[in-house]
Amino acid sequence: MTLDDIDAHIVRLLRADGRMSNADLAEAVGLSASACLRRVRLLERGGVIRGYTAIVETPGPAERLVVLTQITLDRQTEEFLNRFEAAVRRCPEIIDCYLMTGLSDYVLKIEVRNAAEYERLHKEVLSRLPGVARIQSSFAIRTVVSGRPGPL
Amino acid sequence: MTLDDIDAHIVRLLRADGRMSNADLAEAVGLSASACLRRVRLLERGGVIRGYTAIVETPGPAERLVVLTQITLDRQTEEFLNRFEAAVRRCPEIIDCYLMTGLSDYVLKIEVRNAAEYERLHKEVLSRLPGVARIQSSFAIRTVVSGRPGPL
DNA sequence: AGTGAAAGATATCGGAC
DNA sequence: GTCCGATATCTTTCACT
Repeated sequence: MTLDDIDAHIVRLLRADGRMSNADLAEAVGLSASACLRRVRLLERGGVIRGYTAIVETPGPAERLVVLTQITLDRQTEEFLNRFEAAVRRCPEIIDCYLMTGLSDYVLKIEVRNAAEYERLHKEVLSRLPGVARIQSSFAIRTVVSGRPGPL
Repeated sequence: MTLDDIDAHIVRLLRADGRMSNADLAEAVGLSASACLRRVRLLERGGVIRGYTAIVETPGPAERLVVLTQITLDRQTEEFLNRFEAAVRRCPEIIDCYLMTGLSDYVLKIEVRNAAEYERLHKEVLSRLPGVARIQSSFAIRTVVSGRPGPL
């Protein structure tokens, strides 16, 4: 999908304020409300805008444990990668997952409520993934910043 | 600020859909629209809900480079930590920053447009931080999942 | 691609219970 | 906390360019 300048402007504004009204948005980008809304819907249906969310300081009533997990694969066929990544996408505790340079290493950022939940995740999900050679977990003592939107 | 069950429910729903209408929200949590809106405003003004944002696949027109950077400190006085973290908060390219178990290691997730921008960030920000002993950067080849909201 | 009008839905207030 | 009413604003569709 290709974005023109107006689309980029819309995306920028909606990243800055996801609850901006379509009317304000239209005025800011110099379109009529209907034309603007059509673009927003296309961006949503085209997968550029995946959704909207509230930015919350304490995501739940309970504490969160952040675990950074490095997973090394010993098999790297496309089928294994696809199955691995499909499983990752199905696991909501996995916040981020990146395929890193170097070897076939994935780095995962995982959020769970407590150590027991991580143990469950480790046993029932991570260790059962196909082609996994090694799993190495590091725990966060403290969150300095998290999930920021990045530069606008 | 203390959240009761209804507040937690509101937060959960607004994290799942930041553009949910107040009428739907009120119905879902079992309150009248006015009572619900009052709670939402209190959550916003009390800093629990910091804002709303669109979840975007390609935040800008350009590609993004994701770098995971591990920073080892050689001094760990509170003053150094505070100065380090204040600098981190001032840098919008830093998406996540965690203090990890083990040594005085911070892990940063950084998003930049290209390698040149990372080099600039490395030179002008990271390497100038106080008390830094070592900086180790790993680059992401591919993003499997990123910035998901976590389990609801 | 864009505009503009019209209908229905929503937000947001004030006040009463 | 609830409900109700009033008003302004917004969303959404439709017809048209």
